[in-house]
Order: sequence, then structure tokens, then C-alpha cells
Amino acid sequence: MPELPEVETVRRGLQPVMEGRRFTSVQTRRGDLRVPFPNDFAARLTGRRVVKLRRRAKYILGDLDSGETLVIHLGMSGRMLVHTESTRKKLGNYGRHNGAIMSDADKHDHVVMETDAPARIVFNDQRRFGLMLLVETAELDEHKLFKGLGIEPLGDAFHAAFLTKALKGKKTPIKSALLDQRVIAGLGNIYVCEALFRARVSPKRQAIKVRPDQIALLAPAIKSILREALKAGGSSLRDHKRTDGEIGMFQHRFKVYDREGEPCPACKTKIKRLVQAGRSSFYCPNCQK
DNA sequence: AAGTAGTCCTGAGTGC
DNA sequence: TGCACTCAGGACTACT
Repeated sequence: MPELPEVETVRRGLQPVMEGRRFTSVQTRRGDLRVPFPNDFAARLTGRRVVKLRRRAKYILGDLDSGETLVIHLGMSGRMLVHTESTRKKLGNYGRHNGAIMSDADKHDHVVMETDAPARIVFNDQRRFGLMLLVETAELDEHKLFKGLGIEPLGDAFHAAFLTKALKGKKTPIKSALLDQRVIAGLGNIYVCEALFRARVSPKRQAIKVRPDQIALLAPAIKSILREALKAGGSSLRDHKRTDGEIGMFQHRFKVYDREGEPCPACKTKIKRLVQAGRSSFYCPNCQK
């Protein structure tokens, strides 16, 4: 999916057309996402103002003036595209502002929202692994999607000492431990691979056996990878797009991800791929121990 | 309790 | 040009 840098890039793109703005109309065009929309989804959203647009893990959260929070998850292939006068040309003419004509509507456009920015915001998701929900803001932390979520890797509370504690007793490979959203919330397959390479830690090493000197490299490596990716607007392989339709650029800076058979940028050894818990891991068998 | 397959869905890419 | 097959940035459920 979009991982943390991609989700944050999307949040930043949505902020000017959502935060402080009101939804003037909401249309759900296809309801059978991974988690189906409640029947009254559009009614509960229409007329509401977004007080704050924030992010938790890979979720975008829009706190509404009604006391509910709009929860958005992009799944593997979700996009939020913003159509304004200035982006209309690039994204295509998506029908008249308040009219029913949607000539360029894609069959995977599942939700169309208008705000008084004015802007039209479209949630598009080919694979329908994403979701949009409305949850009472006061109950958000206790909601099953958020209750068990781990720490934010870009926050001050995430550092080597935290990681040491978090990995303690875990026999699972470090790769799987870092992907576990209950430990660190927001990391996905790409950035875990890249962070492990940067810290020279093998994805196969058991979490419990990652040495202190390796953890001292790993925690800052996670932070720096995420920060650099964020600065580049995220990574676009197939699906991720910014709200203006542009792609992210960080994929050009991958050292190991999706580079099986290519020479390691550090030592020229061929990069290997292996499957762990059903996900591909890419690593340099010489550099990463 | 912890770890790992199977599952949801569509589309792109590959090899015959 | 077509068909069969594999794979994909996530994460939940159900097993061992």
C-alpha cells in the first residue's frame, strides 16, 4: 500500500481542500469495499465541516464538527484525487461542479465528495482493499482498527531504546516484527526492506537476536528513510499518486527493493529475494547480517 | 501466545 | 492476440 510517506503525502494534498472546509455533497458510487459503507454514510458527511485533518499510522483522519471522524485507509491501491480549477486540466474534466455528468469518471471511483474550497475529492481504489468509515471521535482510540496500533516511527518516542524493548523476546524475523503494525505503525514492505539494508541487518535475523549496535543503526535508519521518502512525495510503483495526480519520486532511490539480481550499490553482490510471511524481502546477503 | 497461510480484489507483466 | 499464471505498497481471520 501506500505506506506512511505516501499516506502523509496524500494527507498534505488534501489539507487545503478539506481542513476548515465543509462537504457540500457526497456521493458513494460503489459500496462493496473491504469494509462496506454504512447506508447513511453520505448523509452523515454532507454539510459537515472538517475541523482537523490528521494521520495515524496509515490512516487519514478527518475530525468533523459533528463529533465524528472520517477514517480513510487506502489499502493497496487507493488514491485520493483532488479536482480544482487548477488541476482540472491535468486530471480531466470530471463533469460539471454540481451536475450529474461525470464524463471522465473511472469505474473505480467509489466516493465523490465536494467541498466548499471549492474542490471535488475522489476516492479511487482498484482493488477495493481500502475503506472509508465514520467513527465517534471520542471512541476512536478504542475502535478495533486503532486500539492495538503501535508507535509512530517519526515521533520523538521512537528511538533505539524503544526498539530494543519492542523487539525483546520476539522470535519472529526482524522483517516481520517491523511490519507488525502493533509494534510500529506505518511501516510497510518497501521501507522495511530499505531500512534493513541501510542498517545492514538481515531480514532473516530473529528480532530477539538483533544486536544493540544494529538497533542503534536501525532506529535512525527507519526515521531517515521515511523522512527522505516523504520529502520526495513518496514512492510510486503502480498505484500511489499524489492528490494532484503527480507521482512520488522515491522509487528511484531504492537500494534493494524490487532489485533482485541487480548488484548491491555498496558491494556489487547480487541482491536476493526471499518470501517471509507471504511478502517479498529484498536484501544484500553480503552487507546484511 | 506467537507465527504463518489463506483470503479479499483488480490489473500488469511474463512466458508459451 | 490470447491464454494461463504470477505478482503487487495491506491487514484481517483462522489455523498450527
